[in-house]
Amino acid sequence: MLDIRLIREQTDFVKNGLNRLGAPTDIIDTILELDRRKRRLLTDVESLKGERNSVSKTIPRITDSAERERKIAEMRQLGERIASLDAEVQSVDATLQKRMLEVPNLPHEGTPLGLNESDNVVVRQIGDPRAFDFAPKPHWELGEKLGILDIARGVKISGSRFYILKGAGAALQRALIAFMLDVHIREHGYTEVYPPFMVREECLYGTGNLPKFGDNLYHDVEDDLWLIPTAEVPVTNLYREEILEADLLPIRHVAYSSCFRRERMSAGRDVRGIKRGHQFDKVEMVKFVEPLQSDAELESLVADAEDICRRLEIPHRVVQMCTADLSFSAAMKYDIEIWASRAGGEEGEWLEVSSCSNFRDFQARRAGIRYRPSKGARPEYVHTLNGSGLALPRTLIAVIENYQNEDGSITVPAALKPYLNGLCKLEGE
RNA sequence: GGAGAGAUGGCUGAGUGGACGAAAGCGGCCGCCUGCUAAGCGGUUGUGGGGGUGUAUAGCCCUCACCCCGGGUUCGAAUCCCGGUCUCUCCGCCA
Repeated sequence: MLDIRLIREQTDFVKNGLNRLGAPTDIIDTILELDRRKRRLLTDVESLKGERNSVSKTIPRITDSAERERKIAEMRQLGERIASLDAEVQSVDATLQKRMLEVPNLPHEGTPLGLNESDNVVVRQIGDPRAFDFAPKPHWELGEKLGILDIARGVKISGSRFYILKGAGAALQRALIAFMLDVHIREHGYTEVYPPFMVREECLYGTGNLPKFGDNLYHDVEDDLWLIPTAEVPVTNLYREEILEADLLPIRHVAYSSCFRRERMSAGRDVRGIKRGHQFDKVEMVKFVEPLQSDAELESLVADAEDICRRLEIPHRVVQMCTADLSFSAAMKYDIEIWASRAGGEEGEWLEVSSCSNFRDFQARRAGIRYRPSKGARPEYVHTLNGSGLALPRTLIAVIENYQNEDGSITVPAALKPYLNGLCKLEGE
């Protein structure tokens, strides 16, 4: 959510930002009008309330009973006017809030201007795709053949976009999870959190998934709980409606969770293999920082995510999103893409395994996450950031496809050996 | 799931319709005093919004709302009524 005062006082600046996103700006005019109406009503109703308060205080001291009754009747009438004005304020304010929640974050001044994803900028690439001296296979073929992946039975029990990891496949994913968590905890200074996978509605408003993207979420109507699409949601909301002491910042959390997405918008896309499922696991990093630190913290967040690719010795690249490709809540965003050899008649591809974003105060304002810059100072909104470190299925794809051997076996990356009891190779039974 | 109790400021905890944004204590901050430490003394100390005055998102002034959340009763609600959420105790069940 943007600051209403910013919208009021620097309207052109705000509209300019929305223009850069390619987002409509007429909503800003709507908001300004609602805001004006609300404040006008507020001044009116508040002066009436002031009158009622002061008169009401004198009533018990009025000894003349006729006079007393007269005042009470007067106040009763005043109360009716207040009630109707209050109702009006409430309805205007509700509309205003609704509109406010629909406005995306403004792009960071460092986010490159662009019209579509072709304007994204490849910032750096580490490592080159492996040159195979045999015909490499896609992960679904390798996985099925090794008996570590069973897509058919996944579909049988839960429907399309579900799969089973079995034996060494399940172990490999578990090893990746433990490896990632350990690196972030021990080497990068994050504190592990194990959050609920179901949250209340307000948490999704906090991160910006609602109101606009509800159709990608699973919602249990009976208990009104929502399955998380990413651990970003529960972890960011950890400190909602709190005022943190400045010396607690920066807070850096890492969380493993399953994630649940309906993928309605990508029907028919990426249906092959395990690239896009309704349920997947992810290790997520979330930061709460002082505003002046957030630019630097985004860079280190990207570096922390990249470090996983580096340690796995898989080629990857960092792509900075242009204004057209920013997510709703992000001011600046980098994607980390890992190389997957793919094949089976298809080219290899860069798979998005992490999105690292600086949301500045956008989520913090929605979720009410503040801190006190110094003793006695007025609370201010923190800046929040997050990024995957990394998404499991696509990392798994990259490991399987990049580390495949001609006989269909898969070499275990050196970094994962300690997590697989020293196992060197997956060879099937 | 059944029965009961409860939710007040950073914390403890008063307050059951009228000057209560809230006693008292603790803690915090500022100052005084004491040649250390401890104690003592005085002051101060929640959040958000609106209006005014300011170059000011600095001060200052006025004002409204907030005693878990949402409704209601009343001239007036922390206090009464209804709904919700959460916590605790006992029983039941359970990984």
